[in-house]
Amino acid sequence: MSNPAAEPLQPLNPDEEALVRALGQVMHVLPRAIDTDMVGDHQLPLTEYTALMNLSEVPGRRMRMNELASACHLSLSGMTRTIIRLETQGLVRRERCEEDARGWNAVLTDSGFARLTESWPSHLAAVRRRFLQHFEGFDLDQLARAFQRAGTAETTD
Amino acid sequence: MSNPAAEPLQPLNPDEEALVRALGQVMHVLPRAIDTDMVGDHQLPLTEYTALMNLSEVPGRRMRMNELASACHLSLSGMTRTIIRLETQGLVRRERCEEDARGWNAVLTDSGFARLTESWPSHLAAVRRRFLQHFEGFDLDQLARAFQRAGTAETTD
DNA sequence: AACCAGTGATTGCTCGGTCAAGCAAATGAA
DNA sequence: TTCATTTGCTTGACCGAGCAATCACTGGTT
Repeated sequence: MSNPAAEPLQPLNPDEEALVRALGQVMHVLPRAIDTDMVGDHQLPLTEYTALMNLSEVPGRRMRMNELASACHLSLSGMTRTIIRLETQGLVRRERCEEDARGWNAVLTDSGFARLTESWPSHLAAVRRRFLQHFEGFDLDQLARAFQRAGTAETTD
Repeated sequence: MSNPAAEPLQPLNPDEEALVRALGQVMHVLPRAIDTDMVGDHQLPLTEYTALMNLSEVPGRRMRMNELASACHLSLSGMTRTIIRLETQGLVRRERCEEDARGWNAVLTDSGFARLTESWPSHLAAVRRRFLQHFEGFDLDQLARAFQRAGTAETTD
C-alpha cells in the first residue's frame, strides 16, 4: 500500500487544496500552450524542440537514446519515435554506438542545429511569459529544490 | 509571434533554468506515480478517481459533462470516454439534463460513492507524500496563486 | 565455444488530445 | 410559425506518449 504507516490522514487544508488544483491545471495547460506557440511560430513541436536543444548542449552534439530520453523527460519508446520523426526531417541522424553495438547515438545535424537556432527565441519567450513571469519575487532556487525533491522521489516507497 | 514586443531575450539564469527543468520533471513523474499508486491500491486510475471525486463534492452528486471535464482538467471528448468507462463499471450513471435536454448529467451512483470512499485515503496519502511533503515551510497560498496565474493565462497573447 | 542473464532499443496496445463531423435541442429572426 | 444558427455532447480519425513484451547485442560462466 501507499500509506503503510497509516498515520491518521488529515484532509487537505484550503491552501494545500488550492495548490494541488492549481498544479493540476498548470500541468494540463502549460505544455500544450508552449507547444502551440512553438508550432505556430516554427512548426516545431515542443517535444522535438526539447530533443534538439538537449543534443545541442552536449559535446559532439550526440547522445545515447537513454540519456536523451531522460533529459527530455520522455519514455525511451517515446524518444525512439521522436527521433524517427526528427530523422525523417533531416534534423537528426542516427549512428550505431562504437563502444556498444546495442546502443545508438542521436546526432544533431547542421540542419537540426540551424532549426534550433531559429526557434530558441520563441521557446525562451514562451517559458518566460507563460511561466517564469508569474514567479517574480519568489526564491527560485528554493522552489527549484523543492520541485527537484518531488520529481526525484522513489517510485515505490 | 509569441514575442511581439521583441524585447532582447535574456537566456535563463541558473535558478530559472533549474526551476524549469524541475517542473518538467515533476509534470512527467507525478501524475504517473500517483496513478500507479491508485491502480496498485484500488484498480482505479487517477483520471477515473478524479471524476468520481469531483462528482462527490457537488450537490446532487451530478454534473454536466462540460463542468466535469474542466474540473478534471480533461478535454470534453476525453471526459465522454472516461464517463463511458465509469458507466460500464456502474460507478456513474447518465441522465438527460432537465432544464436543457441537450445536456447530460453524470451522476455518481452509490456504488461509485462507495468506491470513492474506499480509495480516497490512498489518493490523499499519495498527494501528501509525493508532493506536499516537499513544500513544508513554503507559503502555500502565495504559491497556489502563482500557479493559478500560470494556469489561467490566455492561450493567445 | 556455448549458453544465459542483463541491458539498449524498438514495436504493439491503450489512453487521451485535437479536429472535424454529426445529431438533437434550443434560440432567435423573419 | 418556421427555419437558420448556435450550443451540448458524442463519435471517428489520427497522432503523441506510456507501459509491457520483444528483439539484439553484451559479457560472464562453464
